[in-house]
Amino acid sequence: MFRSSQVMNVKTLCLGALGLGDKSGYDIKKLFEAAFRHFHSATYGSIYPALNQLVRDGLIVGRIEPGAGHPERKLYCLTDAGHEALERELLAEAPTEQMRSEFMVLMFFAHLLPTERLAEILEEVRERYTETLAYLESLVDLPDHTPGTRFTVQAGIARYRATLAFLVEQAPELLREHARHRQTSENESNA
Amino acid sequence: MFRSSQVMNVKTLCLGALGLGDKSGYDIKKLFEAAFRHFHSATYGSIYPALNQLVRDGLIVGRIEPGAGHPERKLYCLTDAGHEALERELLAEAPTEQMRSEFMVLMFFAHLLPTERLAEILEEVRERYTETLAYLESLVDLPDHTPGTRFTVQAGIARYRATLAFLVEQAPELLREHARHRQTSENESNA
DNA sequence: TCGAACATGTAAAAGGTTACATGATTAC
DNA sequence: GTAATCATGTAACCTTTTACATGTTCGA
Repeated sequence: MFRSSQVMNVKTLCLGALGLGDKSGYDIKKLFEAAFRHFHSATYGSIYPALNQLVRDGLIVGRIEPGAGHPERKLYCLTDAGHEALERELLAEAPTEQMRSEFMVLMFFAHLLPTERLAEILEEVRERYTETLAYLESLVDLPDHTPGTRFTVQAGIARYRATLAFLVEQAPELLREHARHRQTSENESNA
Repeated sequence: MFRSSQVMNVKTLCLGALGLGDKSGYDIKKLFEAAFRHFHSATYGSIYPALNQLVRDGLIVGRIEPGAGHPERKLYCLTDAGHEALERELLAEAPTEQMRSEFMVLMFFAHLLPTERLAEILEEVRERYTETLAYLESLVDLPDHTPGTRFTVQAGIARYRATLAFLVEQAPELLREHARHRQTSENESNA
């Protein structure tokens, strides 16, 4: 059947995407890239095998759509069993939340960086957050939103805004403290 | 040498933790559990093999500390090569940020859930966020913080606060919209 | 004496990324 | 004709989780 340890694996992602309507593997990739890249991502290397696996499991069926203005594509559609499996997945225990962040890991080790490099990184991240925020804001008023998809975009905006505000506000303090801390450590190791 | 595709893998995590001072594998796990669980996590099953790998690569050395009030443990210490490797890792390109969130993936597919279940999930997540926030707030004034570690805790607080505020504010609206959307879809499929 | 926390590890399986391989169609 | 985008896939590799295995020390 369909049981896996990680709640939100590519298979579930594909089932969910097909729950929004029939799609090709390419469509699924594009959907997440467009509407969801701030929270999750998946590559073709995992999407296509996942779809074939789901076909073997009888949870989806594929049909070939001949090319008209584009190469021929395979459109997938949930079966009854697929609908049930998806519902089971989504009704299962609410996912335990963890805001994995590579940037924060780096900041955890900030004392190992030179202050100038830290300043550069903070600036780079600030720029990237600003871009992402602008992109997310452009997404809010798109049609085709379900209440849930709009919610995720707005939640992304709230989260990026807060992180950005924190960054702008706290970066100078961090840099000051960092410089002082590095100085102190240096003196200690020279003593 | 030491090159890997993912920037923040367990090996780098271990190197970074040892950059804060000599530690056992157990210590490393506890450190991240205590100070960082909102942003990252690692299990013994990856930490111990990573440490042994790092020893083989000459980036750390281990010594056995005989048990005194506890079982005997292996303390690891960065070598010069280890220090260099860690610095190289941290100085490399700033990590591209993605706020992976299982909860948000679930919300993306919210229209496939019954409204009551959605309400339950929102409430569960709200409770868990509240707990995490309280925990993070208890961490701010701990001693042993470097400017970087304090920054990550405060950033966590900022992010959880914003997400929580968004959740409390937007949940009723989401539930209302969700119920309406489900109704509409049902009518459409009956038509 | 028994459970909780301390402490280290291995092996199998799961899950995903990266690189490679291929080909169609459109716009310049 | 050629670059970009559309479109599908495989295989090797990498990393991590899960489950198992083992033993110590302390406090109730």
